[in-house]
Amino acid sequence: MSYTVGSGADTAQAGLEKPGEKLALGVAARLSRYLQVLIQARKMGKETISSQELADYTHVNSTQIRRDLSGFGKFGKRGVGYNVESLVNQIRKILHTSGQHNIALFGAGHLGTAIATSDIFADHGFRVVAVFDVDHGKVGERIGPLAVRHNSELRAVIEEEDIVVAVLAVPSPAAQKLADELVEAGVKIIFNYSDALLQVPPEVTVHTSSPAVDLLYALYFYLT
Amino acid sequence: MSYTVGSGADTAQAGLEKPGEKLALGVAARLSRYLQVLIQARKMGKETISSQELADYTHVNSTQIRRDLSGFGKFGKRGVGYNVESLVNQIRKILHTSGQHNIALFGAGHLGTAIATSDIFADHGFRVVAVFDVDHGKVGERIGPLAVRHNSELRAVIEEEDIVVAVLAVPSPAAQKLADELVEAGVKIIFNYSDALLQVPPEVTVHTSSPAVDLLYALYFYLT
DNA sequence: TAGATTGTTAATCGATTAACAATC
DNA sequence: TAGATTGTTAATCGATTAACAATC
Repeated sequence: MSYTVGSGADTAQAGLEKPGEKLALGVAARLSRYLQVLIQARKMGKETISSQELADYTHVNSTQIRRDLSGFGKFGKRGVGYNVESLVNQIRKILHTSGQHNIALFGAGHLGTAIATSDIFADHGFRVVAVFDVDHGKVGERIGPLAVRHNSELRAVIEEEDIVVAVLAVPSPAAQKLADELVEAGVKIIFNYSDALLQVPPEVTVHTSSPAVDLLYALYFYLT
Repeated sequence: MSYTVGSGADTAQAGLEKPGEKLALGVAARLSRYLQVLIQARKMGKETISSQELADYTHVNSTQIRRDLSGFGKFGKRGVGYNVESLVNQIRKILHTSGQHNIALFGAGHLGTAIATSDIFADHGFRVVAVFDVDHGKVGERIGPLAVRHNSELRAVIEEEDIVVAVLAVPSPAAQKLADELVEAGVKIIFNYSDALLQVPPEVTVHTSSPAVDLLYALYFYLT
C-alpha cells in the first residue's frame, strides 16, 4: 500500500508541498478535522483562531497544527493567529474540495430523514440531491425539499447528477445488495451507516460509521 | 499531554504489555476497530478470521494487526487465523469493556429515534437506559421500550443509573447548555451529534460525530 | 514596547512495512 | 506433506513534542 504518490515534478519551493502530490493519509485526515472546527467557528462569528484553540477542539497538538499548515504557506499572523475565513478557503483548496458535491441518500427512515434535514453535509459543500427508498409507501413523500424516489431509479439519477458519493441509511441486511447496485452504477464512495461489512471492488471506498467504536475508545481512557 | 502512563510495576513478561499501563492512543483506537469487525463477523456466523481479512475491512495493515494482537498474547493459530469469538473476548478484556455500560440519550427527534432503535450501541455493550427531550409534547412517548422523559429529570436519572456516557442528538444551539448540565451531573463522556463546538472541563471528553469530515477525507483520495 | 503566537528546528517516539522462520 | 498464516525481527518513515527565534 502506497500512501504518497510522487508526481515526478520536483520543482516545489522549499517548505511547500509539491503540487500534484498526494498528501499523506494523516495530513489529509487532520486537515479535514481543522476544517470542521473552522467552519463551526466561522458560524459562531469568530474571525481569528490560534493553533492552541484549534488544538483544544481537535485534540491535535498545536505544534503539529502549525507544522501541517506551514507546509502549504504562511497562513498565520504571529501574535494574532489564523484568519478563520481565509484558512477555510486555503484548506479547501489543499483538499480539492472547494466545489459542491452531489450525494445520494438511501433510506428514508428516521436516520435518513435526520441526515437529509440536517445541515451537517451542506456546511461542507455536500448537497443531498436525491433520497431513495425501497418502500413504495414512502416513495413520493417529501423530506425537506426532496421527494423520495424508488431505488429502481438510482441508476438514472446517479448518471444524470454525476453522483460519486452515496450515503446508506438502510437496514444492515439490505446494505450489501444496495452496495452492489451502487458500484455497478459508478458510485466511488459509500458512506455506510449500517453495521454490515460491505464487500466492494478496490477502486470503491467504504466508510462505515461506528459511533460505538468511538465510544469504546473514549471509555477506555476514562476507565484507565 | 501524556499518552502512556506507567504504573510503576515493571514485572511484565516479555512480549506482553505491562498490566495496569495505559495503551497508546493508536493501539486503543485500532483495537476498537478490530472489535467492530469481529462483532459483525460473529453475527454473520464466521468462526475464524485471518489478519488479512481484518486488514481488508479495517484498512489497517495485516502485519500491524498481528503485531498489535501479539503484544497481548498468542491469540492466533498459524495456518488458520484467529477464533472470532475468543478474539472478541480478548480485546474486550484488553479494553476493559467486557461489561455493560448505561448511556443516556438526549433528543427524541428523528436522529434520537434512529439511535435508540438501532442495535449499533447494544452490540458493543452499551445500553440506552433513558431518552430525554425538552419538548413536553414528546415526553411520555414511547421509543422502543423506553418512555421519553423530560430533561429536568436528567440529574436524578444519571445518578441513579450510574451514567457516564451521554449521547447528544439535539439541535446545535441547545447543545452547549445541555453539555453544561451534563457535566454538572457528573457525565464524563459526551458523544455529540450536533456540529456545535462544546466547551467542557478537561476531565470530560467530547467526541463530535462528523460524517462530512470523513467524506471530505475519502473524497480527497478519490479526487487525486 | 510588551505580550502573544507563528514558523521552524532538532530530537524522540511510535507506526508501518517487508520478509521470513515457525508451526498449525 | 503442502499450503496457509501467525509471530517477530529489522529497517524506514512519519508523527509528536519541546523549545525558541522571528515577528505581528
